[in-house]
Amino acid sequence: MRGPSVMSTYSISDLAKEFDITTRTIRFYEDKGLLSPSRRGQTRIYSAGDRTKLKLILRGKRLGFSLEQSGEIIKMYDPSNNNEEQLKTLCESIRKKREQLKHQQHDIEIMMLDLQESEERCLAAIHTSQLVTSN
Amino acid sequence: MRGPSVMSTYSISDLAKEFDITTRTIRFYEDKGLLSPSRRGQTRIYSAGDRTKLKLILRGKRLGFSLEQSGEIIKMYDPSNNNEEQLKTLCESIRKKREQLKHQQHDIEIMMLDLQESEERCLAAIHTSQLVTSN
DNA sequence: CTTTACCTTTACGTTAACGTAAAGGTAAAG
DNA sequence: CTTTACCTTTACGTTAACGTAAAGGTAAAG
Repeated sequence: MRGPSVMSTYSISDLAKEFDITTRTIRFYEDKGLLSPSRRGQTRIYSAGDRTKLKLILRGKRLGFSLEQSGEIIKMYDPSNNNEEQLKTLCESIRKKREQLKHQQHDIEIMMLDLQESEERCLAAIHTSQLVTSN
Repeated sequence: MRGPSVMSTYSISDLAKEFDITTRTIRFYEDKGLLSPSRRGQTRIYSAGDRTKLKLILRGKRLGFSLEQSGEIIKMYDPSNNNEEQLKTLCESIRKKREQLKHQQHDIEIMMLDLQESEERCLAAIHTSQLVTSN
């Protein structure tokens, strides 16, 4: 049972523990159509692919994506769309998502720079307050 | 009335139009303590500083921050905390937020690379389907 | 055969972030 | 003096993303 990332199938609580979420959350994602694990009887069995999808969802969450958006991201990873029309639409949505990510990257960079300045000002203020205190 | 970004005060609808949000949203942020515009009678008057805070909130939203988190970000920008203890706490929270942003940056980079690959596969699939179609 | 540790479904509850009336005030234009 | 275009507060409604019981099934351990 050690090294869950080496196993090829997972129970719901395996994944819950690995990613520090509740089983309720995982079932909720299934309800929303983001996961569809196989079953042994009633019990859900998750494949490596399911685990990857879950990782994508959680990464999306960290980036502020809704579950619906993460669902779209997941679709972008599999080439199951055969129809050429669908392929073009998919390609377009990938392009758009990349644009959005670029924008986010830009937002983060600005915020990082701003916070760097704030940190410096804050450190300077601490320094000053220590000077004052030592008087 | 032209060039709202040059004005030094703004009405609530000025800001709503500029940032493409509703006045309700702006009042909601005030309710949550993120903005505190001055008033002429009942009517709210927003300063350049208020506008900047609003921009910070909206940028936070694009990065998936909650309003509470954006509130913390705002506090990181002003050095109004005099107490040395508070300054140190502030400095720490700035450092942590920068760490989080770094993580987000990393997530975005991976997702960008993955999507780049997906786009290429998708384009290749389109190419293939066109070859098939042309037979 | 009972405890323990999992698993299941169903269903109501909760929080964040607003949306959407309703009901009324003000100030300039025609 | 009535439109028009703003502004206000109050208050109930809505959606996403789960949390939290409740009620029950299963399988291995002691």
